[in-house]
Amino acid sequence: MARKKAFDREQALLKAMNLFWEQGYETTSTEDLLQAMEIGRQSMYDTFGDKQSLYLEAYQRYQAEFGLESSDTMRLPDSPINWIKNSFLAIAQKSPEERAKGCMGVNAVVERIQFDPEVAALVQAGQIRCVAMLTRLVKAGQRKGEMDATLNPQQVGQYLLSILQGLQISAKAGTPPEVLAHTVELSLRSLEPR
Amino acid sequence: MARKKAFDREQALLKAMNLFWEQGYETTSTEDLLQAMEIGRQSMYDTFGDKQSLYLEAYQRYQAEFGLESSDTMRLPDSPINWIKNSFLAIAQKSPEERAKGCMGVNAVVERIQFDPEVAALVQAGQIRCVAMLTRLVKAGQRKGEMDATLNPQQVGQYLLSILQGLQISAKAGTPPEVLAHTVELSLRSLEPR
DNA sequence: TTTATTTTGGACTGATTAGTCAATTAATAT
DNA sequence: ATATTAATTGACTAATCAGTCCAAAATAAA
Repeated sequence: MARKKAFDREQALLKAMNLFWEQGYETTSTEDLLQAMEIGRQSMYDTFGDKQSLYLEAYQRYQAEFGLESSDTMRLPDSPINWIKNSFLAIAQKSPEERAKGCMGVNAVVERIQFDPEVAALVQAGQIRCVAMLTRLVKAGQRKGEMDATLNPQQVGQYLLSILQGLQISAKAGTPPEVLAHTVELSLRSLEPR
Repeated sequence: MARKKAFDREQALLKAMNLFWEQGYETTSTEDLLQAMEIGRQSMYDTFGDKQSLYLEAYQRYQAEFGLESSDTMRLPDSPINWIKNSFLAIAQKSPEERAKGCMGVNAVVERIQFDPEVAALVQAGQIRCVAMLTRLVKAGQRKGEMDATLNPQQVGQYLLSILQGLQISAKAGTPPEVLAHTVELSLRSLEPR
């Protein structure tokens, strides 16, 4: 009946996500987006609504793809403490360019949470999932005797999320990998059995 | 010889600082600034240069007034560990409005560091002073036997800065004070002697 | 091929942006 | 008092912003 889209919606969305992630919301113009997505203006508005909607969708895609919460239903690792440690170290060891992008969630907290209630809701939901995931790991770690079993797993989950966010800011601010590695080390000392 | 300024430069700068702190750089228009500062457009440009210069000066004022590094030469507290703990808890216990503003330094990392080399330099300098200050406290705490003396003070200083940044993000994201208090508690467990 | 329907590209809009200009006002040193 | 110099005011500019309109192009079903 009608013409097919000449572009791949998925691919365009990922391009938009990366641009928002890299540059932030306000500093990314619709023109920038069109260039990165390699589509026309009308196609963008037809397909994604407006700039805000596109950002929301991009951020949701980020959560699903890059958020720690994505591994929600994953099978528990053999050593939860090492899994956490390696996940945290992975942030420290990213390329300088990747580290400069930071975490899109943290970026959203700083630049969008107060201006967009929908972003605020997505952030909160993401953090809840993230804490749940970490809490699950902590419980497992405690069962295995890797972590202090007297600690409240939920509180530790929250703590680990905070650590993660601090790491993301430090990484974005340019703190070198070795320094961040020591920070990770110290962060996890709190969990050790004694 | 000539007319005097009809406004107080210092007061105007503080107003600008608060607006940038609250709203961020991009989302604060020069018009917004003029209204908050209660001065005319030309007065603003004559006195502060342009928007970017005004922001830089506002951020420096923030560092001097609110940054942890401001207490650079302060006398060491009787109990360094408690001093740190209370400083961290103070963030958790701020009013919701204050918590929503976050830390202007963290905000600057997310929204300005990649676009303004001068901001980047100020951020780095501030972090170095902040870590130095924390390191000093850690050394003192170790001397007093409050903290594990086998730890590298510099690394702990870096760690504490990261914690601080994570707290600021969590606070801004709306994590309630009691939850943040537990996070502070856990953060400092790493430093305990054993 | 024709018709129906959608995508597409480019011109366009009104609002807002940061920053400038110039005329007016006012205070101080002489 | 007057000349000098700076502060203030409001109108103005050129650029950019997000978003719209519309005609042309393209494709699938008839």
